Amino acid sequence: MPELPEVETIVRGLVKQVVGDRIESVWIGEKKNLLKSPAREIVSVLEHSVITGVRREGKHIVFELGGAGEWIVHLGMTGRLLIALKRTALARHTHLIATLRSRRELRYVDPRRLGRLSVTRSVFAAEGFEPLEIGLDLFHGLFRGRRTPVKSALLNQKLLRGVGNIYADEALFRAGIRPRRRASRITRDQFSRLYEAVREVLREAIEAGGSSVSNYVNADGEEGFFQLRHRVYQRTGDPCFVCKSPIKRVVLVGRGTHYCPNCQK
DNA sequence: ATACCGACCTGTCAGC
DNA sequence: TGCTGACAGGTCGGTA
Repeated sequence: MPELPEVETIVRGLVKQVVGDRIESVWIGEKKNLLKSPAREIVSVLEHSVITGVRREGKHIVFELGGAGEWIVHLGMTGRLLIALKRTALARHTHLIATLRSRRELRYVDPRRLGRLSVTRSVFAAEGFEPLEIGLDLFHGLFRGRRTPVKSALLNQKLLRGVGNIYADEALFRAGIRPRRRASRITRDQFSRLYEAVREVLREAIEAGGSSVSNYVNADGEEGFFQLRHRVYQRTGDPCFVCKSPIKRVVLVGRGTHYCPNCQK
């Protein structure tokens, strides 16, 4: 599900809701494929610790737990973090419940179980660079010379972190570059347009609260509305907003990929 | 180094 | 109504 703007929106909500609260107890469900750390380790790091901060690293949500360590949540495609009153009925596919001192619960729900939960006793750091913090030269240096299709490079979290399928397609449209174009064949000028496009699309999406494509909601249960501003993503066959050509869909790196065959070269 | 594919999972929707 | 197949915001590991 969520890419950088959705995760950023969720984190902002969590900061308001849970920072300063304390985790009293933790319940973990039967399905263990979500867990990247052993269940008992997750429980031991989380229980009795105070949430001193929540931050985003790429698509990871990081709960800072004072001296105890950090709890790292990756939402995969369908993961959600919900804040609920104790009495509220459990959603199907609830895999973890952290009971807070405020008598609320922080619940992890994930139907497809492609998300990942882990803890560290130190400080978590994701690979790759934050697109909103990186400069043009470094951005250019990351991609220049790679023979891979530019969209694959954008999706590679070891280079840039936080860009996923929606924002890769949207940024490439804005930059006028075909997704399959090899990074090594993109000019410096085009890179600079792509750099601006990535940042612009991410900033606009954050401002819109993310894209709610199927069931994404933020920490307060509200939908984002950036999906209304998608120019190519899931608009297969619809007219391009610029030139009216039908938007094409192909499969690239196993992902549905949308572009305007006329505007993108 | 890179690319392609399947695996990991469930849910939804279109088409027959 | 019910079945099947395609597809979905992500990532990893194997193989060529």
